[in-house]
Amino acid sequence: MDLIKNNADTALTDREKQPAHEQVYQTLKSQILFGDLVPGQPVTIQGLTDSLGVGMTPVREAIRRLISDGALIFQGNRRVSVPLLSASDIEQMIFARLSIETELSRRSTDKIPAAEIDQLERLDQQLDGMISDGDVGGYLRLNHAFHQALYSHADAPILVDLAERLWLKFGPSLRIVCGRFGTQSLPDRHKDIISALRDRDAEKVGIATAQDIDQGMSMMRDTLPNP
Amino acid sequence: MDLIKNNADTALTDREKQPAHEQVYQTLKSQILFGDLVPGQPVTIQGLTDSLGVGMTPVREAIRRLISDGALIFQGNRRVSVPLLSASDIEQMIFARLSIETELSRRSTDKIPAAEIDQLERLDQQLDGMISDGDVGGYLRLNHAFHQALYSHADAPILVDLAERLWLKFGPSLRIVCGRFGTQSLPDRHKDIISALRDRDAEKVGIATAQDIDQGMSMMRDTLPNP
DNA sequence: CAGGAAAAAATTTGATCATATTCTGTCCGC
DNA sequence: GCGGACAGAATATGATCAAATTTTTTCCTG
Repeated sequence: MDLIKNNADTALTDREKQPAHEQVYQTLKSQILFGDLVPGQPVTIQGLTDSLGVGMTPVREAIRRLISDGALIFQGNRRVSVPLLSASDIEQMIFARLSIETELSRRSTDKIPAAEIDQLERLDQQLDGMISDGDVGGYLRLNHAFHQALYSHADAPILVDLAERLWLKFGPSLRIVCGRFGTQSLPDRHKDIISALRDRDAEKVGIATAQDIDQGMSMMRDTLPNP
Repeated sequence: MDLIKNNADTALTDREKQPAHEQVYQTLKSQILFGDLVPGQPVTIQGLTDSLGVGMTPVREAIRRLISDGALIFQGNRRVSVPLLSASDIEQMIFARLSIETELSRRSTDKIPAAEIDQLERLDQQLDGMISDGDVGGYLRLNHAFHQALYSHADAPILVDLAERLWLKFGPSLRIVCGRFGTQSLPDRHKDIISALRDRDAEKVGIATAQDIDQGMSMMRDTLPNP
């Protein structure tokens, strides 16, 4: 619908001046990450040109990028859809996330300024609000923002990029799980992470992150149907 | 130049029937992986439309995918070029490759059939030929084929995908290193990998893979200028 | 005569291209 | 050295063609 909204990450950049294909990409990325698109749902180019009000070239480019990200899959017969995860997929992602993201959180431990730790804590408090309100979309957004903010201090853009790629893959499925279970049983080891950050104990930060990841991903593995 | 060539992976699929943007993507991917493109070199859309003989839409889509892969970078002011790696980039990739690819090789150990191990050995023999001939391009191609073939038996497409993404990033830089040092000092722990595979000793396969990776990447780190 | 399968037409969607517009970087004159 | 015009390249649109899915029609069988 509205292209200019819903990316709080790029702080002050002129959104209007962004090229259209970039805006389409960011819009779709948000919709995928935060579960506005259902797994298995087909994504059509012409549907997007209509709903987003841009030509087909920007849409095509955005879709190609998202396919490359693994956020969308090309179904052979020129159909594009949101991926459905198999048990094996989830198991692989657990391994990859544990490898990459625990390292990212360890690396952030020494470098993150105290003020940013406070910022993380505020994020986590908002996140608790979302959980008690049962706002799944808000939970997904803030959970992503929390991890992103933490990892951004690791000074490791390539690893962050790999992590982001993984998040794009399991975003839609995570939404389903949350929708099924409600927000109550959602993982939140964030308080452990924050206190370990305050202690500047990289090992403990890594362990807490691993628990957070493992908890969330295991829930996905046990909930989703195995195709 | 020639679109139909140079992908030995997709075995029998009709190459002619592939859409043009896919062919352009594969072509550029090969050129990047095997160092036909120099880091820092600008990549222009119109230059590619001329040299590949296709319209600009397929070229644009292929470029977007490759940017998403990290194989090309968008330099802000509408310029696209082959990335130049910093020391930090390489260090991150060492970590990521060690995490992902050693796991892939460990997972392959139990599953790879004996006949395929023989096939790997043949690949490695050809690779030795390339090294003694001083054929850098051939070395890069066969080295990639060797790892790809090994990992393909791990039954872990998501991890393979992450690994491929990393290879695309360091391909051009690896070419530079090889060009500077010649092929003599190139890493080849493949014989250790093969004998460990024959023993079905996953741990040893992982260690040999780690040594192979560490050797190659360390050479890159020590050779490239730090920008 | 009814039900269903196969074939054919129609519609929807994707792929490519040619063209117009906008932006960036450069070069020349002041 | 600075400012404006120019050239070149990238972005975006709409038109056109091809492919695939869906719907309709037809024909055969029970």
